[in-house]
Amino acid sequence: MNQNKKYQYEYDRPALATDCVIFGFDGGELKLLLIEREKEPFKNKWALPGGFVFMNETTEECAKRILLEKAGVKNVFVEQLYTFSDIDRDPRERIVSVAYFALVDKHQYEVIAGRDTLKAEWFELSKLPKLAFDHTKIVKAAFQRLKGKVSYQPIGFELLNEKFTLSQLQALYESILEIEIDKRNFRKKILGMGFLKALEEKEKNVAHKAARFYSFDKKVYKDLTQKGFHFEL
Amino acid sequence: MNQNKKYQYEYDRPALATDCVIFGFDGGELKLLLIEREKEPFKNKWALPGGFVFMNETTEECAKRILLEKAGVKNVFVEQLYTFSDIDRDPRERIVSVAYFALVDKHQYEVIAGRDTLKAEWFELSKLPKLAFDHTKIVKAAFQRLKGKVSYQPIGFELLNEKFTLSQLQALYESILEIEIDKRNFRKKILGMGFLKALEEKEKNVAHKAARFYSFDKKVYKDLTQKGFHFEL
DNA sequence: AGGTTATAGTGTAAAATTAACACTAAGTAG
DNA sequence: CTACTTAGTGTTAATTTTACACTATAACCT
Repeated sequence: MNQNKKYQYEYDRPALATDCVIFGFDGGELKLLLIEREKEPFKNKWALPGGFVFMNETTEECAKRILLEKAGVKNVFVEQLYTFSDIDRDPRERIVSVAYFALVDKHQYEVIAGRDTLKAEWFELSKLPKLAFDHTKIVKAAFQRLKGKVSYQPIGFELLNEKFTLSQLQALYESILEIEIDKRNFRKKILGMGFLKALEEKEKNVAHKAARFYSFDKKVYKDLTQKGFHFEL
Repeated sequence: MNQNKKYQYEYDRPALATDCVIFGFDGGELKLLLIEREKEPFKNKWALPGGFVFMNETTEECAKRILLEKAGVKNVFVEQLYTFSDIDRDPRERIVSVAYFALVDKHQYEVIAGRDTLKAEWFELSKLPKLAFDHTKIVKAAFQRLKGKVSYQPIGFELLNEKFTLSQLQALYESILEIEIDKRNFRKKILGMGFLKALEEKEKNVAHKAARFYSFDKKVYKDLTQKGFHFEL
């Protein structure tokens, strides 16, 4: 794009882009998928995958395209986060960015990631490198949103395998909410909601009693909400 | 601006604008401030005040400028709502709009409104006229946000006079949440939080027992939150 | 002046929810 | 077969929420 010229003389409107915060979870801490920038500015720095919005796509379509093209992620939960418009947030020119966040099942993703040419890597949320642009600010906002939302919308399941154990689910909530939860109370509450389907299958090759798998029953959940049920952890 | 030509041949990026949803309350139903469009498209239709984002302002600064220039509103609570980017949301050209919502003390505002040249009018939320563009969609999103937020952030006070009675406050919550609230339980709970300052002053010229005024004590509220207190109605 | 009308203001008891807490079961590794 | 590790399960006390009805006071009306 226009390298050195002052943007004011080239355009009378800001450029529009999207950036994507991609969350993953593998049992320990919450993780973020970052890509290494290949170009200036911030060449070789870690950044959120992002790109310009085309004239024939909505910002959400753009975010999904970026997710696929730059991170190899598709068919995942995506939600608009916030629009960042600080005037100097990009040193090249005025760029307004509509940020999105995505929740991916990290295990399923490993497969897809191999096909990707860009250098992409998972980082623990508490051990992020310095990020390009205002991306640290965007990540913070995304985590706040996730933390705030996870208690009253069943979006946590998006981060887990289709089959998961209650301990995994609990660990996820503990990780996002940054609190400890009582095991018995947690199970009582979440099972009491009625949308978790107990499967026959159990864990294998674990050096302890194998835990039962559960799955999130979207149909039942939808029925419940239509009857006025309101998810709340 | 470019009237009839296809935008694709003029620009390679969407135009960026903001639209503002302005809420007010005067004891009955929640109200919305709309302005009548003076130009095509949607000439003489009611619409949210909006306008293009300049190169030297953030979208929030733009929203505040629009609020002042088009609605005569200043120094009010403003929060980013959502960014609307449907490709055909504006018939002229591709315009992405970052929507904001504002909460104003309607009584204080009456004074300011007189200075305004544009035709502006308050409408009850349930009796809105057909709006220009996708503004009905924006209004719905704004109300949803307000409804969701009012229970865990003390933003309701922004819609009331500095001095208010508990009945006014309750009516506001009932109006936003679209539920009935028990008077005694409401007062117990809200007073129990400790950030409402009881004033000496009472209502005047009411044909019944005069109610005591209260005010929202921001200092106390801030202290409380820093001590881990979490507002929740 | 006295009665009417309208809203302010107040407490208690039952029900529901949340929080605290410890042991047995089962699978793998050695 | 023993040790280790995590799964899985109920009860009780504390707290929070809900339901509910009467007296007080200011203006208005006659």
